[in-house]
Amino acid sequence: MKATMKDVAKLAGVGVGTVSRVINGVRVKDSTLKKVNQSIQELGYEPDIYARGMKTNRSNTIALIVPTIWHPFFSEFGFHVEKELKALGYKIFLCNSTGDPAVEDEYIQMIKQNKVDGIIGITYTDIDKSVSSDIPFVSIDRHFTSKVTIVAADSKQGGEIAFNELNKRGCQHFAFVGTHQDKESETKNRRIYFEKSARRAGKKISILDFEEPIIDFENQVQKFFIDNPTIDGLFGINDFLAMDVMKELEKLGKRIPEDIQVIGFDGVKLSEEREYLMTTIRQPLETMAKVAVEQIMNAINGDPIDYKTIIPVTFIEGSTTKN
Amino acid sequence: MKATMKDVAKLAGVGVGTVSRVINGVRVKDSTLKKVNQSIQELGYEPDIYARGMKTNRSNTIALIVPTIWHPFFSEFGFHVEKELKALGYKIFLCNSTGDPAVEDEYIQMIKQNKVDGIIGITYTDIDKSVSSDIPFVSIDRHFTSKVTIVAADSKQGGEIAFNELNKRGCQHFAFVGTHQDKESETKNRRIYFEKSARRAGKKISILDFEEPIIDFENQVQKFFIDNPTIDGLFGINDFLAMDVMKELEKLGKRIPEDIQVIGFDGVKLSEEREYLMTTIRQPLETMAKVAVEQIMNAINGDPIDYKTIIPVTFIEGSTTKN
DNA sequence: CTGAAAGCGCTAACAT
DNA sequence: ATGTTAGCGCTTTCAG
Repeated sequence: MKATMKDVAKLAGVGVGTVSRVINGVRVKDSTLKKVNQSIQELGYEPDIYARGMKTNRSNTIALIVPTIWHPFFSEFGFHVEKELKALGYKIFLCNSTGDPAVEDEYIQMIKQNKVDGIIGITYTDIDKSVSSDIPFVSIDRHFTSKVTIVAADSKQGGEIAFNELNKRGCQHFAFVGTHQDKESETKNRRIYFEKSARRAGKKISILDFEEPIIDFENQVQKFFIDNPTIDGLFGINDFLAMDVMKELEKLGKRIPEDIQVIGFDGVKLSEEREYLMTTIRQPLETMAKVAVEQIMNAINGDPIDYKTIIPVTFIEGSTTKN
Repeated sequence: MKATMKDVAKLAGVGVGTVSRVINGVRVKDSTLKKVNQSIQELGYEPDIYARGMKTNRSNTIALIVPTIWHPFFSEFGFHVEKELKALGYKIFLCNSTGDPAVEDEYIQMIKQNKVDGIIGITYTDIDKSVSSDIPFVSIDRHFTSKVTIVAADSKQGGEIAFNELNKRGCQHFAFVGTHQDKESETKNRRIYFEKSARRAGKKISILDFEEPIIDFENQVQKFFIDNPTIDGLFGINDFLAMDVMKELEKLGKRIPEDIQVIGFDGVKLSEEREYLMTTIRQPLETMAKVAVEQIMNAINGDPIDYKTIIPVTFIEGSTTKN
């Protein structure tokens, strides 16, 4: 049978309150501290966090909601979030929403029933409607109408950098390839400010912005580049899409970076020790995770929070641009 | 204030026991069922899983321990495990051990304190010593001395297939590049049976098996291929290592698959909808996840379990072999 | 079929 | 500084 606080108290010859104090680091007399600790050792006592939760109404658990942990962008983010939270003594429920609102609702219900202290989520549905306003929620990238805290990489800056770096490398005809949904998200600024920068510089620019879900990707991409044969600088809304486009470019006999230079977005790596896949704008996922955790902690503790944190991105030079 | 079972009982004019029965799907009179459900609706009542856990000593939570969720092999596995578990009403604690025994111990402690019902783990330390024998543990790939359940892909078959496929494609001088630790793991069979198959067929074979951690990888790989210039068929212990070797091969001016054909292991994909990176032996991660979950459920429910399940692998043809 | 009541192991308020 | 005690919200006998 597992030892309880009562057992420890009896063995140490003290009251349960004193054991509780020891467990929670409240000052007690040195001699009693010694006695209690010894009894804890002797019995192999482990506190029951559920019982504690009953009293405190806290679980020290955060739910991490991502579309799919399989994708390296989310798995890297998840890795960092878990690391930060663990250091603070928090556990993390992994939730793969698959972008399905019904699934998200199930998770929300689970969260309500399990005393989950807060949510860190990357989601593009109107999840804010189901999550009651009293549970702290930090959203990545996506804006919500209500007062949900948002943390995001600086997509505006990213779009501008992408243009500048391509421009610096001699590109004359710029292109953007992306995808979007109707939701308000920081992501959109990648296209907007890339385009703005090009126009401001008086450069030619062509846009291929898919509405999700994408249909007939191959043909549309090929047609786009056949219709615009002078394109020599491409900015993709994320690394994977940029890679998919490059594959089509290859089929068209275009060489990279000789004929077309390509910059992606995200700075995805396939694991901590691997390299970036291409020239890209890196999202500072580790910092974003840190800030997200910081904000959720502030919210949990009733401290003031920043409703919006935008974090600078960095340019990563790879093999898909010249120089 | 959140509604409790008592509130529901009062509103419905029944006892709390009856509400509990309704929640748990125990038969009650139709008329009372209706009353209770209506009160639940009206109050927006959500059961408190912690309170339930206090009584039942169950949390419906499983801990998933992986070295790092960042790596696509583990993140794909985690994705599938979470999906299976969710369908059964289980939650999942994400644990990144980073391969550090000290970190694993912290997780074990957390697990003991949080009524975690079982562990699914990919770990190469002697974790079995810390985890008390009464908590169900399913291990992936790694053998333990004690009676821990193990689920693994068929590395023996994988090694044989790798040889056969390279042989079929005309290779004459075979090579294996891998890494290993001293722990007993299914993984080792990849080398053993690849080598065995080659010897049995009377083919020349060279082995480069690194002890972890790897030092001076580049030089050692280059030296290996310079010393063995006739190698024309390579089997890598996993996809990423195979890719790293290919990079060195490129530096040596070797073309793939023209000069050297390469087969990896794992069948890593960067997300559900993406393609395999190379010719490879795919581990059936989805099936492995299913079996792992099945076994853990059996263990939790006290049903008989299989102490060892080896699951067939499949050959995936990619661009790093001829044909 | 259902109400009443006894805890599960802990924390926190109240005494001393 | 520390012992005592009242619950937290639920499940589960035990009666009826």
